[in-house]
Amino acid sequence: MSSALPSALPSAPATDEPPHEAPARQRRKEARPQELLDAALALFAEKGFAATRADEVAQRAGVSKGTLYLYYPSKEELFKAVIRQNLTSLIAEGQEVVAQFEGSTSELLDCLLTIWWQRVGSTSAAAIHKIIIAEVRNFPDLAQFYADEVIVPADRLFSSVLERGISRGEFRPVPLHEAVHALIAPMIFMALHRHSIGACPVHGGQDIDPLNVLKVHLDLVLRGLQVRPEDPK
Amino acid sequence: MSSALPSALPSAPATDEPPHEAPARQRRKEARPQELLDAALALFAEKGFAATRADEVAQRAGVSKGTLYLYYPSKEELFKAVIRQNLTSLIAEGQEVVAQFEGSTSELLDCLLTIWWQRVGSTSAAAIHKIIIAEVRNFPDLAQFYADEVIVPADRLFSSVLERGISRGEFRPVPLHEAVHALIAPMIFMALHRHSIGACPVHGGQDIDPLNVLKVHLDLVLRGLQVRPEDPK
Amino acid sequence: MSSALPSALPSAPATDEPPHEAPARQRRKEARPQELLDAALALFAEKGFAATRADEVAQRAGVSKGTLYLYYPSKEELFKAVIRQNLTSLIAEGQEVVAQFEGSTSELLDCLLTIWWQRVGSTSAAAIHKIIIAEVRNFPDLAQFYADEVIVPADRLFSSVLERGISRGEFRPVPLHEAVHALIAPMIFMALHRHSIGACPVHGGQDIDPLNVLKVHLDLVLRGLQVRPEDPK
Amino acid sequence: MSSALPSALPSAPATDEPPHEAPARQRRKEARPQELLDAALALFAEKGFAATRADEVAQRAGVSKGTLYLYYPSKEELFKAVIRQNLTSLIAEGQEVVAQFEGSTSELLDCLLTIWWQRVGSTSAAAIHKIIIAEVRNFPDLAQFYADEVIVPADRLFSSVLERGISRGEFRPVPLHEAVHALIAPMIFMALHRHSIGACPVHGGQDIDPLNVLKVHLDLVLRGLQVRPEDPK
DNA sequence: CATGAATGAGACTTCATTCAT
DNA sequence: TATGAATGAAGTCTCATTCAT
Repeated sequence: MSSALPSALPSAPATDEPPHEAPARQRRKEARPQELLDAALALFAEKGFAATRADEVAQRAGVSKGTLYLYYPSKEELFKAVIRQNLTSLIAEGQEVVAQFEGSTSELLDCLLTIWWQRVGSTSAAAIHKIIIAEVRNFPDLAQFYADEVIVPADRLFSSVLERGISRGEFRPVPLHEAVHALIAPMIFMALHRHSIGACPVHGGQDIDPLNVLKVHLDLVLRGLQVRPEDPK
Repeated sequence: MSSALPSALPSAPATDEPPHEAPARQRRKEARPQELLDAALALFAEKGFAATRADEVAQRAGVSKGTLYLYYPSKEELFKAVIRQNLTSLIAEGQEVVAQFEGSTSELLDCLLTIWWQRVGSTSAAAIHKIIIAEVRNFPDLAQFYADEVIVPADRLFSSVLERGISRGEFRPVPLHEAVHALIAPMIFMALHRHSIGACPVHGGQDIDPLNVLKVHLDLVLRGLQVRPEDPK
Repeated sequence: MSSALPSALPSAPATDEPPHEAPARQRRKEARPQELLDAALALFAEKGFAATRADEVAQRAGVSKGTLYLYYPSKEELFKAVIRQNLTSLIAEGQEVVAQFEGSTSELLDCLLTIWWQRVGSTSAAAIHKIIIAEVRNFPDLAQFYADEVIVPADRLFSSVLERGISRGEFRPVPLHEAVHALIAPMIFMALHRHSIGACPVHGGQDIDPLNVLKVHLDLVLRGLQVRPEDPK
Repeated sequence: MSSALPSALPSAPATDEPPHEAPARQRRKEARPQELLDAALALFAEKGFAATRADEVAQRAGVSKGTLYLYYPSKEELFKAVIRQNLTSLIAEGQEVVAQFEGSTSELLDCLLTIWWQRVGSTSAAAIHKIIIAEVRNFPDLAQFYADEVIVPADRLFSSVLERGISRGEFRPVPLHEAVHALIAPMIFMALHRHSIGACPVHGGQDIDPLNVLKVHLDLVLRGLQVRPEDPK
């Protein structure tokens, strides 16, 4: 089994708001692909890939259905473009944060996860995880793409942080990949939840606050990682 | 936001193997529902709910399309029946384990999660989580059904275990729902992974062992929960 | 164009009530065809031919679907049997009334139409007209049957009554077939109405009383038929 | 029971001839609705509503099944559009005739019924009555629609004419709705007949001439309506 | 005779994709 | 480049009919 890992930080903040305001006609042509990708992400997030209709995407982007096919030869290629645009090149930023960070490793983890939540988990980019999980098996070539572009780099990033903590004597030695998994899964899982049951009008469930979960989760895991006095050296 | 939670323990081990031997046109009213549920779970796990065609399910169960509708009035009801069979009836079993357990609460958690992995996480029943996460927004009835049948009971079960640990002085006081989330999310996330990227032939990822992840995860979280000498009383 | 005419008096009073009480097992076999035909008439009256499902008919007759096909080789044959059973041999009774009647011809017409309404128009036998009108084009051999068994005899019957009135000096001379049409159409049309719009929960229409319509209709037509003092002899 | 009433005068003569020349895949947005409505009316008239398949209609109009749904969201809406086109918009025309008419009320009735026969009764629009009578119970939406769009306005129209005759001293006072029924039923019944038995190759029936029936019918009913010298004032 | 489980053709409707303009 | 009318394959579900028991 390959390690299950998160994605990263979208450079474009990926607001939940559609554009819907038609800008000046000039340079409209250059903007088209971006507008289409934004519309597609928003709709894929809401309904998934298969259930999103091509002309909904076109309509939301303010063009006709035919125009969509002028830019992307099929709905599947559009989907791949959305993935690429939103996930590729987002790990670097995290690596930079790590490289420049000077505080304790616990603080660094807190910082990374908080940023991730603000930039991905709480935006519609988070829905990409949902889509990947749900539909990657129906689009096999996406799997390798996603592994190379997202899973492996993200795993490396968080592993390096744990190593930093261990080598500085802050953390116990733990199996890296497994610990990264435990560290990251609750975050992603919460992001998934926001785009599934959490988006449905369901009665009776316990409402929980994401930032609160983040706090409790970090508290638990950092305590679990930290070296205790009674631990054998 | 409602809490995102796990499921339960299927009594029927839910093998991944389909029957595939078509027993010719024959009356087998007793066996049919089970065969159909098995076929449905296998296909839903592979392709998701919407992408699975009703007559694929029928064919895999060795019957015609019409026969499927003799037993389940719609594809959605078929899915609900799959959920009921694989998840609902198993929460009770977990509650019994909790009621009868006599060891430490750490051991109880280890026991529950290990059983869950054996009975759900490692079987195709795990795919139900994937399907719910991916498609519940397109089938609003399912949201309430799933919340009532799975999320709420499971949350109650694990919350009661944490309370047991806290009231016996084994665990620190922690916010229950948030802690349950942190406890359970990595397990479910691993299950999701098995049915998405993990099921694709991807090269280069770090292969990890689920049971190992479970061990490390429990080690981390139990340490994080346990009362330390230096904690204020 | 052939003349459009009504049917007649069903020998079996054709109650709207289904049997539904299972009689003693003995001689059940002989009763089956009749029970099936009754059930079929009731359902065809309600929903028409195409929209009536074979197992509804069977269920209403208290047998299984297979048994229905034991007696009638197809739904279409069942339909034909229903028509035949309910229309054949129903005119004779009317002819007898005419032969024995001793009062004025106006009274005779009043009598005939009133009886018709009681025995056909107000019962589910009336629905046969609806069914014939609706579906005869999809079952071409019924057309000749209906013309021979119903239209022609009924036309003859009423024509003979008009002739009686004319020859006795009660009525003006009028074209027989056309006058019969004018005489009968409102009755049948009212019967049709009872089984279509009249059976729907529609708001805003003027509710009218069938017997009142009958009265007004007869009043109008008899006045129109009767010889007036100023008419040329 | 609601009153059973007629329809109205189609401005488009609604020929029975289909186009049948398929003009190849070509954009003809303007003409399409009319072509589809014509095809639908012709097929509905022949086979009824339920028995007409959507792609038959499309094929007859020279387009693909999908195109039909581009213009009408369901078969039922298509039928409503047929009704609207052929009946609804024509009551107004009748009202105008009434408003502007200057002769006797007997002549006015003669005029209205003659026009109705020319514009509806003798065209395929007449089949709409057959369809409504036969199938309205299976499509409850249609009942209210038809009552609102056709029955109520037509009843109002003819009632107003009778009132005119009564208030001008030409007609006896009669119950309006019942008299309207008696006035109209033979016309509609003749129209129904043309699309059921009358459309079948039947031997031996008395062939009658619709216009002759109309004449005799009017003669009878107008005599019945007219005030006689001996009537009490 | 009787049953009712099973079948499978066929209905309506949707939607990704094409292409004439 | 942009449009949107048109296509037709594919999906869910129904129901007349069959047949092993």
